[in-house]
Amino acid sequence: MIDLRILRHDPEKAREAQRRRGTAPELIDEILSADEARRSAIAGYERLRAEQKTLGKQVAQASGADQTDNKAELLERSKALSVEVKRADTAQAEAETRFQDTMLQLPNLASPEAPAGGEDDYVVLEHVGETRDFAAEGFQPLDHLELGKRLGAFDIERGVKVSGARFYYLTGVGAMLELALVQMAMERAQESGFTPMIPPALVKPHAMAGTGFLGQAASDVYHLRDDDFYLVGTSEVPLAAYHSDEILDVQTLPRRYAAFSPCYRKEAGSYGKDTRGIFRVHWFDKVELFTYTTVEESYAEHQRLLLWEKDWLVSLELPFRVIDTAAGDLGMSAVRKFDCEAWIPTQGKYRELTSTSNCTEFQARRLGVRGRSEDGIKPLATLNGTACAIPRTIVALLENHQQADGSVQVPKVLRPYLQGRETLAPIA
RNA sequence: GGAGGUGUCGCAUAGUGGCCUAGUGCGCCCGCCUGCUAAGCGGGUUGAGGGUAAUCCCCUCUCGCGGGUUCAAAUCCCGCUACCUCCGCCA
Repeated sequence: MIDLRILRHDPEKAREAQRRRGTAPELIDEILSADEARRSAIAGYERLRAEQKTLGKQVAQASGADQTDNKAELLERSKALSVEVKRADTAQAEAETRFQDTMLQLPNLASPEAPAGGEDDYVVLEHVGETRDFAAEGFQPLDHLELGKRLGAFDIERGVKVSGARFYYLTGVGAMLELALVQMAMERAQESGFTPMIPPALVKPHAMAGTGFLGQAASDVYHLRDDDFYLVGTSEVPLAAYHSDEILDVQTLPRRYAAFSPCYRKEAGSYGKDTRGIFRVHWFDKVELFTYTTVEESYAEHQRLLLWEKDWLVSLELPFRVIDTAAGDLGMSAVRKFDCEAWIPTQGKYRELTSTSNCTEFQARRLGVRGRSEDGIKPLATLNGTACAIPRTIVALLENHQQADGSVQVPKVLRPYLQGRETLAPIA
């Protein structure tokens, strides 16, 4: 949710932000007129209610005295007024609901620094690391699915048999690889001041809506209709809702959390895309970084999150690039987003491995996360970033570190988490 | 899943239809007094929304949440929710 005062005082700024995302600028004017209607309804209700309270006091006083006619008259007027108050209250509630409905449709105002346009209008900020020249090394690289089969790292066929398309089992060394990555990511996050968390992956509608996932992303979210629960697509959801309806002392900021959780995504609209292997799946595990801080501090924190993500990929010896995502490809909550994309040799492309977003006050306003300082009480900023999304990290590790004999080199930093193993060898 | 009990200001509690503009104690903040500290004295201390550009001021809402009864609800009725106790079930 956006600060209404920004919309009132500088509606053109908001319309411009909408245009940068490629979304309707008219929404701003709908919100402003709904707000007008809401405020006049509130004023009408409050005037009547104040009158009712005054009258009520007179009734109470009259009841002891012997001015019985006067009391009857007061009661008469009170009764009539009571009907009017009820009507005004209903009108006010309806106007409030209409206003909220339009307001909740508005995404966060895209940063002027975020490139305008859609998915393909990103700006590449830098390249890190060297991509390997397999031709020069004298062999044809295998893709992650083939490598995974030879290593016994995952089992797609049985995943599909049991759960359907886009499901898999991590097996043997694949399962151990997940635990190693999770353990390493958690330890590093903790060293950087993040509190380790294992949050619930099933949340109530309020948490889902508050994080902005029931807007443009709603079709990607699993919903348990019988119980009105949602399966989270990222632990950003339970982490953002963790401090909902709380007022935090700004002295205690930033509050940094690192959560390990499963993630569930319908991947609606991606039919036929990345159908091979475990690159795009309906369920995966992930370690996610999350920060609560002030809006003023959020921009620097966003850079720090990006730096942590880069350091992580560097330590895994993966070649990657960093992109500044275009406004149209931002989530509803974000003002700006940076993705780290690792090189996938057999695809000849850079693919998203991590992503970090600054949501400024957007989620905090919806979830009631506020900070208390000497200046008063204000919504905080929330930021999120990927520490490690397991399947995609496994894909990148297998493909980039494969050897001519079908084995895979383990990056040095990861070896202590894999019983010191230096290579993963084919099992058959 | 079943039965019973409890939810009032940061904490503890008072409040059984109008005198509640929710009292009191503790804690906290400001001031006075004071070699220092404590005590004592005085004042302040939920949050949201509206009038406003506004931290002054005025108004409305807020006693777990949502409805209802009533001229009038912290108070009466209904539903929900959280917690506590017991029973059942389960990893």
